Amino acid sequence: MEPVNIKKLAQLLNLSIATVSKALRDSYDISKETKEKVVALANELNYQPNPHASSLRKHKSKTIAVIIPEIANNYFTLAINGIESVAQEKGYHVLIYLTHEDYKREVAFARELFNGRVDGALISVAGTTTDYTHFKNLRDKGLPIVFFDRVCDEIDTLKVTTDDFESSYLATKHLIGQGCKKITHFAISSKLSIGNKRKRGYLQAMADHHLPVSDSLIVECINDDDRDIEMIEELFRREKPDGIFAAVERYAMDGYEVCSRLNLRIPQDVKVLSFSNLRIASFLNPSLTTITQPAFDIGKEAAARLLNNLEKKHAPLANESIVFKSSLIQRASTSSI
Amino acid sequence: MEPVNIKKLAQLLNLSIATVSKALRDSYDISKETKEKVVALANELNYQPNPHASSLRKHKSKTIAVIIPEIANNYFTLAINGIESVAQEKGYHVLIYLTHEDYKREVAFARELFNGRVDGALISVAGTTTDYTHFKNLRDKGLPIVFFDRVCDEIDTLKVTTDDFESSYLATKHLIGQGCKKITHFAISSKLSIGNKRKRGYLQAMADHHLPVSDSLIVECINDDDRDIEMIEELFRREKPDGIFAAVERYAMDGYEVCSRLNLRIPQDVKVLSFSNLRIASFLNPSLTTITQPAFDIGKEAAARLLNNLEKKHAPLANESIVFKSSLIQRASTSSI
DNA sequence: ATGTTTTACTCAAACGATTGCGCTGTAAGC
DNA sequence: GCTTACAGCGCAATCGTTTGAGTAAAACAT
Repeated sequence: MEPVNIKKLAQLLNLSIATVSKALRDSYDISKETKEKVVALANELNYQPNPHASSLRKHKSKTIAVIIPEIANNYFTLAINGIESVAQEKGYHVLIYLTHEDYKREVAFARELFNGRVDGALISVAGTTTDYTHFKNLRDKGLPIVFFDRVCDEIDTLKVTTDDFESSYLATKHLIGQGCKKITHFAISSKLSIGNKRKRGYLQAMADHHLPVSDSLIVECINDDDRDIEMIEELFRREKPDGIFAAVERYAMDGYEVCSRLNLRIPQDVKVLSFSNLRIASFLNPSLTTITQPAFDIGKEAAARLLNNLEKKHAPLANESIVFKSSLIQRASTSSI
Repeated sequence: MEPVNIKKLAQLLNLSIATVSKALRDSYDISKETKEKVVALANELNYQPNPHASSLRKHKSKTIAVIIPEIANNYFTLAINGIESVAQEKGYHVLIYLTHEDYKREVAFARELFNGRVDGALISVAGTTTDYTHFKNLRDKGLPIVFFDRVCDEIDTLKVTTDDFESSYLATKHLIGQGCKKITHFAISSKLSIGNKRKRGYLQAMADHHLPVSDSLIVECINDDDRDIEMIEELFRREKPDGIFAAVERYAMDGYEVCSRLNLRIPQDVKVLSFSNLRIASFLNPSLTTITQPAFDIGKEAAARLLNNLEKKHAPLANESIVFKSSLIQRASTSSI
């Protein structure tokens, strides 16, 4: 309970507070002997500098914020793993904020970050967000931001994504190649650039193969399983599609559920392909053909870039896009016959 | 970039810093009119108090740490969801630390928490941890700790768990009821109290049903898929079991993998049951019978208790155990025939 | 011997907010 | 008309650390 702070160290060593501080920070104008004595005692007493005092003084918190829509999601989980691994390595602390796809919470979080609690932020935008001034404000205040996965194109900063258009195109093409004629798309919010890209990839592939598309073939899911399943079921009764291209894993599972309810066989009656980072996609019944993103690497890269920028703070983060390639892994859910 | 701090507010309002501070904190000796003016300007300028300054002064950080072994795990993901929900509600911030089951990192994290960065911690112990002095030190320094899931019995504080012994007993009994005679157990570190309880539940059920058990039927997995699968495969070749009781989901999936490699059919040749919080356990091939824990509620309860204790700090957290009930959900992986 | 540099410290002012105490002026009490 | 009370606000210390500027002594140069 008794505080072991720099003052106490100074007292015990008969040195000034300044000397102790400089010794610990390995300043060049403290003698080697003094440094050793100071460090020895600090270790002995398990001295840990008070982060608030030092953050206050230095205007650096050695902390970053991660703002994401949800955490019960393999993609974000893997990304956090990547983020945490580089944070840990570089001695940074990671604060987690979950928006639950809610714009209001996102705004509230952004406001909180104005005050120096964190040195930078890694953000994946909420599905209900349409206005980006809360992020713009952060940016204007000079807080380094890196967007990943669900990026915000309107803000000039680093973005780390996957080749969403290309892989969606590829995915749709794969379904078509397996014999699908009427493919539905379970989309994420078209307000999100990532949602748009995935949808456009799908639309383009359909068009290129002269397959008709219409809005009635697209469900914009909302991350509420009950309601999503309802909408999907309705679409199935109405359109009787023979293929599903899901923009996220969760919706693919909703698709499985609906097929099961409607007694449709996968892949005989309906083929399913989804963006997914589920480690056990191969153990699903049937095993799920996926577009898998290098989520861990994405998180790692985003964090590494951010921290790198924080260390040598000169330039603000460039308005650059880093694009990772995702890969199509074919499994039973899209096999022909 | 220009800092909008309490000083600037004071200047603009022609008031002293003290008055502004007190007005914002709704102190009783500031007039209503002044308060209103202060609050109005603060909102207009989007003033956010510097958390480091106030933490330094108040010795409170409004931040808690969550130390867990891993995050790519549905249990912990759900628990974090629960934790974050109450933290958000009560205005707390959540720092995440992943030990990756590594004792050394756990010790390092614990040391970091000595310095007031956080007001309290929620901990789930790493599998390789055998010595608990790093946590004892925290406790002795007066830092409130709540253990959840993988608790540390040797430390007097609040623990939130599930009825591990009972549900393991039940699980094993279920397998036996479905016709299994030779059940293997994929265990987590026996150094963990939770590992022990699950193992004991299994052993007790086997004993009560007069089935022989031996160490050769138990694999203590280590969270490294390749090596775990190797060990499991070896056990299968050696023992030819007809049932698997996995202490965590991941090992069950390793079991699926091994069965697939050895051309063993589930559930005809081998029945599988596992602790798991996989939302889509029912879509596995075959669907997996699970013991499912109320992970979200566990996280929520643990966090609520911790924060509650932080608010009215008088008494240290009682050495109490809160036990949640988990439920057995029967699916195809254990069906007879 | 005097002047200059180097070495190894210490001083004290920040950083931004909080808070006990004290000061002022007005209103109430007698 | 005097004291007393109290509302409303400011002063200044404090939290623990960092850091530029200052200083005294030792080392070196002239």
